[in-house]
Amino acid sequence: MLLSKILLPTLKDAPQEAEVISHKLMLRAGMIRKVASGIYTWLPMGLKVLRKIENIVREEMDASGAQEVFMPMVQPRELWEETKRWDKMGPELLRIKDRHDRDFCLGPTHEEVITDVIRSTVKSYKELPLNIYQIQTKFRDEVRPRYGIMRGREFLMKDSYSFNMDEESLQETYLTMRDTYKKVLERMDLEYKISAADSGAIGGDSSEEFHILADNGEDTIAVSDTSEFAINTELLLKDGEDIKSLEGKPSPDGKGTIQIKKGIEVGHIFKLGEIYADAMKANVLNNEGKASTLFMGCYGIGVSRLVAAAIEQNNDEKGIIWPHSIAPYDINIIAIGYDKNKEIASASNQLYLQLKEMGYEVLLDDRKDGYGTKIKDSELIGIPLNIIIGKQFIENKEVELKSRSGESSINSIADIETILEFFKDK
RNA sequence: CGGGAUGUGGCGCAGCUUGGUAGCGCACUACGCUGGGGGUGUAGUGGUCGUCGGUUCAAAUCCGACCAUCCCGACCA
Repeated sequence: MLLSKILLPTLKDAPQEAEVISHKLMLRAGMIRKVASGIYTWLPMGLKVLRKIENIVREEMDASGAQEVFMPMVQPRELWEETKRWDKMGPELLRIKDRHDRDFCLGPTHEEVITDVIRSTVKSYKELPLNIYQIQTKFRDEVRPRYGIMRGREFLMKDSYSFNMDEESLQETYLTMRDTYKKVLERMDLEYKISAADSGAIGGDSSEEFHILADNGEDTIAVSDTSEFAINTELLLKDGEDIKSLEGKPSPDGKGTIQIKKGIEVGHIFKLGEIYADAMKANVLNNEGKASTLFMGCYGIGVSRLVAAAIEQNNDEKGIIWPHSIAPYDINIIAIGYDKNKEIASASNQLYLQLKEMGYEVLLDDRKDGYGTKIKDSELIGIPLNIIIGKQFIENKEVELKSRSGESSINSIADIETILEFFKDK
């Protein structure tokens, strides 16, 4: 992609409305624009990252044996009446009417819809277990949207629902999902914790949250300083106790002492058991030919929230430092004097095509700006590798390689091998 | 919903106390110089000062209502 063509409105100053670093940087890097409180348009650079994360999630879900579907965002009241949630849920459930005055809501989650699909299509235990997922826009009319994309009202989420014959099978799927989420976060190079959690409005037996560790996190978790153990502090506090008092106490798992960390909840997995299947009469025939209520699990991961969380964990005073697996582009070719110097222009064009042919996603900064402007933009949007073609190219056919993380070297432009070295261990 | 704050060109801000018809930096347009850390010269474009109403000869400025946005709290996969 040519920088002169892309819609990339970078900003020197962050708009006043932005408070946390990820919000500021997403606005400054031209990734998003606000449409209304908690509702955003994703611009090309932001969408690139969103899609990268979405694809990692999709690949790992597919690898786990889950199957992708796509459910509607608009859902009829009747389904929500079945589980009593039409009345139970507050104004965060955005209710709307169609032209015939029939009630609908914008889906904040999809247990009702998927359970309706499964009960009408699956009749025998032989078809189970099933794990069905979708990657879709959710709407929750949050009391207070904040921190930009981090807590929006409209957001992109991967949600999956498993249907199992019994508790043991559910446990198996649950652990598979737990493992899948670990793989997703590891591929994104994010530091995270899995903590025991309250199952909240979704209900069910037990649940665990996946937290990205970051100072701006909205959740407070207690982690052991010596073991893997972590727990949401909500579950640890007795009445009247404050969070500070937990620090230094013995960890509930008996290993080490408690440390308090801030985390961004990006994933939540639940064992729902029979509650939804029971309410909606979702049964199949078991091997004795008798109706048997399904056991369900549900597993959510916030795709758009992961974009913000990744930035919270990977930035410096210059801008974003994308983990390579989710960077919008791999390489930025900074051509100094592209519009004036034919040698530079043709060498840049050639390198650009060559790298693209090799399968890299490449930007070419062909704009009529100086080096300062170009490198500042590149550092702001966090491209992992810059290849600078300028004076040294004219003098002796050399380019500078400069990574976002700090390393740099001078190489012959013919030495593509060295350029690619950079990506070897990524 | 309770508490706090903000709203002046795309972004950051000044002007408001003490009313007199809108300004600065960046960005943007044209041309030139420059071309390895947001360079520079000249000439330009762009704003019903959040909205509506009131006071006044006159309102960005004073008064009222409303709207929007942000922060803290309560709430929340």
